[in-house]
Amino acid sequence: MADHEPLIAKGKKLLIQAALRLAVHTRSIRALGVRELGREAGLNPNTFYRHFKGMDDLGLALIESVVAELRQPLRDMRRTVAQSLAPIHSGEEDEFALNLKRTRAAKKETIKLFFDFVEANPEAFIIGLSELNGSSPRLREALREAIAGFAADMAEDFRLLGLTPVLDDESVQQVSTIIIRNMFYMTTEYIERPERRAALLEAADKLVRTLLIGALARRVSDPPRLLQIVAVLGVDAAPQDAR
Amino acid sequence: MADHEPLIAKGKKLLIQAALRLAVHTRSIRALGVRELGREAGLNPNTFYRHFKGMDDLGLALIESVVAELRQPLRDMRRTVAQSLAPIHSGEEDEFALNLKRTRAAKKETIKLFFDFVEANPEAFIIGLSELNGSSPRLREALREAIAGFAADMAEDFRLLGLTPVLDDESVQQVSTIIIRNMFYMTTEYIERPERRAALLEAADKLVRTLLIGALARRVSDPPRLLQIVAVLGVDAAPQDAR
DNA sequence: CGCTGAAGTAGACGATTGTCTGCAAAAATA
DNA sequence: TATTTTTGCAGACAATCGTCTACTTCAGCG
Repeated sequence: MADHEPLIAKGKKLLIQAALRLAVHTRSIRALGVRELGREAGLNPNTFYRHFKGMDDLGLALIESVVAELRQPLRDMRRTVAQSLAPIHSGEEDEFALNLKRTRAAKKETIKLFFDFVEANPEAFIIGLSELNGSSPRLREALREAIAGFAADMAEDFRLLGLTPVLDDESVQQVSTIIIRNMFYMTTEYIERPERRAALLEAADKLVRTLLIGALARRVSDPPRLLQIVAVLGVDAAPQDAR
Repeated sequence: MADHEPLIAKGKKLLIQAALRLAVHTRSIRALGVRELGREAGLNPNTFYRHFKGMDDLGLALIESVVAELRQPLRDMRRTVAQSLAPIHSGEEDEFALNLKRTRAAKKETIKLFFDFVEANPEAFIIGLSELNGSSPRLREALREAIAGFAADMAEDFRLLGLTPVLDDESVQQVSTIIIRNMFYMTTEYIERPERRAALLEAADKLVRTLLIGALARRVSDPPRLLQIVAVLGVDAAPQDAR
């Protein structure tokens, strides 16, 4: 039986990569030409039809490939952050306060790493964002599902950080969705306007803190704990040294 | 002197409206064909060149036209809401609590009216969103400016609702930007999936409340006031009757 | 009335497009 | 090694595209 296909057929991969390069400029996969694509891939135009039924088909393959390439690194990235945060445990603080501080620490680092990742893979985000409101319903749907998947990952992280008991699952899910969605929206500007990157990082950070405070505050009734939340998440120290 | 031009030359308007109809399906103004456009407008293909230098040019005109058509109604809408809210003033409450309640009341109504407006002008939002990450840098820029304008309007409203003293201008601006951005991105789903509309309205409402709580809480230090904020904005009564 | 400039029409140019059929090379399978 | 399937190339089809030049219609204004 045809067991181990060595991956995707060589030409198929070449075409997908060519599409990735070209669609950055056209901002539409559907608008790519079969010959244009073949030219860029160094292949005969008609080879396209050996692998894909149409541009939508290629688009789905491209999305699938990119998502597979992105999701795992992003997971690893956050896991690394979580581990590096474990040894914070210091003394007799109550558990919730500890979790708050871990969340605060994880947040900032995760955001930075995420945008580093964006900087390293700009095409994926540019194309993803255009296709999210692009001409093909199937691609739009696929993108939405992919983003929902990222949001689910982030929700899982929040639970692992210990926010779950005070924040119900539904709220965690909603907050994660909002954060992921807005981070994605920011990527275009982050890529295209390097001079605004610092401001964007700060805006993302502020958004996350504001959302978390708002979501947590709604679920907490006693004043001292409320003050604690605001105190920990309310103001982030300037990015310089700790003192 | 050539004083009152009767508006835009007839053919120009026809072409813009034709583009509005066609671009809803292609989700790209640039991808429109000159002949296709002429056909839809009932004009000769070449008439296009009498009014526009290229598709980008038409796109800018289209955006300008649509924005002019949208911004004023949206302003009026919010002004109406604000006025209908004035007589709330009841007795000896402190001013801040009053403003909080007015904000809460305005929020819900504004959101509903906004999405009613989306439902009535779906093409404008569909095209705007696609072109926001579309192929033309000039159109992207124009759209971003337009959205920033809407956000500025909303920030102005927040100030008028009396949130300014406790919330600094910068935060108001940022919160407004986030809200507007997310509402715009929700419009596609609102248009395409009628069965999800109720859920989207609730999600929008929750987003606004969460953001406001988070932003306000960060600027308030005394516990009773904090509790007040959460109490007023934290949970919205079910949409049924008041009791 | 006659003029002038704008708006719209007609036809044609070369270039590019998607898709089809047929054939050659290459890889996998037996 | 022989055979079968996959992968790639070549050529041709009609259709569409953007853009140009030249001509007609029309509105406004003296």
